[in-house]
Amino acid sequence: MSPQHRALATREAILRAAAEEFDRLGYDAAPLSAILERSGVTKGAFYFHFPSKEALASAIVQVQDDTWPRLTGQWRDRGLDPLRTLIGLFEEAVSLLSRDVVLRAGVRLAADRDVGYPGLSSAHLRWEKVLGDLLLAARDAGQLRPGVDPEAAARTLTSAALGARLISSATCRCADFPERMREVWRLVLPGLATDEWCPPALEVLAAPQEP
Amino acid sequence: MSPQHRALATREAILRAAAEEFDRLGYDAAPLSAILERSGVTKGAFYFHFPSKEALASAIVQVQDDTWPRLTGQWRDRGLDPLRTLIGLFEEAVSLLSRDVVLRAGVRLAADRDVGYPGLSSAHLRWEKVLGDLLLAARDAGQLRPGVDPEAAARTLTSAALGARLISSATCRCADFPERMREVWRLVLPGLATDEWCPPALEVLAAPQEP
DNA sequence: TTCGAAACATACCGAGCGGTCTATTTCGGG
DNA sequence: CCCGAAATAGACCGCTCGGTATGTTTCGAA
Repeated sequence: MSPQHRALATREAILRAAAEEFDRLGYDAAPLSAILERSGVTKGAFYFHFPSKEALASAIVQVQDDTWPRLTGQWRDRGLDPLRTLIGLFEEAVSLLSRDVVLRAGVRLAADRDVGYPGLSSAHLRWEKVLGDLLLAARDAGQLRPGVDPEAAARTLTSAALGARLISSATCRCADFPERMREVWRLVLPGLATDEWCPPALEVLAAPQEP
Repeated sequence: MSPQHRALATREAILRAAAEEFDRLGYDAAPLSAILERSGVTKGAFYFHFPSKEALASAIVQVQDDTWPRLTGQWRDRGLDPLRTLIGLFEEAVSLLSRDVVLRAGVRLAADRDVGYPGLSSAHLRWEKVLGDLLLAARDAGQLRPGVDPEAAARTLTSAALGARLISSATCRCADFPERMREVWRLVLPGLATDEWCPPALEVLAAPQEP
């Protein structure tokens, strides 16, 4: 009934070990040998499961590529007001990243691949778009302070999230990433939302999303 | 009077070419061969001026290490109020980075070296400290909105600056870095400073610092 | 029990890297 | 003119990397 139990276990071991190495060092700086050593798998076994190091990285990137649209859709479907949707979505994404090495590694690998530049990828443009749309909706709903530029705010929030993730990732493997992002919100929200919408929006930060 | 005119010129050419390569690709991903090709200098000539690739990187890092304390001192000595000092210092540092490839490369190299992690280095801890001190002084001067945590604000601003720099660096070689940071300030300041101090602080952003 | 495929192990290859070495040439100032 | 610093040229070394080729073990089904 389980002809590939062994195989699936080793494949998973490879993925986890690779994620941990890629998360710390990035694609180029993480030698395949380190991944093999960490996972306790030999080269032969590895190339039975994956055709190349690149394919291994792609598999990890894929996990992350699938996660964000699904998460965004879930939060849209809850029918909350734009501001609460925005903050809640952010909060859950951050929480996931802080706990899941594979997601973190996927984000970094996507960045390493898109441009040679550290930290960011085309995914950030997608995030900027998602945030921008939600902030536009929030403005139309009267949640935004007059004079606030939704697109500029989206850019700033994306930058802050990127920076916070990098710092948190390098210092404590993203353990304090959620707390750092809460600090961001507490500082930014008063300049972003009207006095009426500020407190209820901050409430979302108090309640953890996952059971 | 100029026994090493030629030597100094080639040394400078090497530094510039290296800075451009390091800025785009980072230390490891920038092969020495590309630096040599770009600078039009042969291997032999290079190793006459620098003992190693690592030493070349150190020279570039050094430029940046010397710049920041000097700049900070200059702004302290102007005797402005803490908030204006903070924003002005930030603004000029950002402006310098957006124009000087060597500075940018130095920042990236310092990051690549300190931890294997992209974008940040121990320099960011120093920036957090500088910002934190200035924000504490601003609070004591009654410039900060009550309830604002100066240290948390310093962390958030550092994150936003880091993220903005990376995005700007990857998309347009930091050309729009100053504009992005101004967007950050416009969004953050209302939640940071009192209504009384907000407008004068924003004035600093309107006036360019360098003649 | 046997057989074949799935799974694992190891030795090896070629390429690119930073760096060394040596021989030779350019060029400016005393 | 000439001497030594500055620069060129290219062969070469050791290393590590990703990837391959080949051999060996495990294990379920007939």
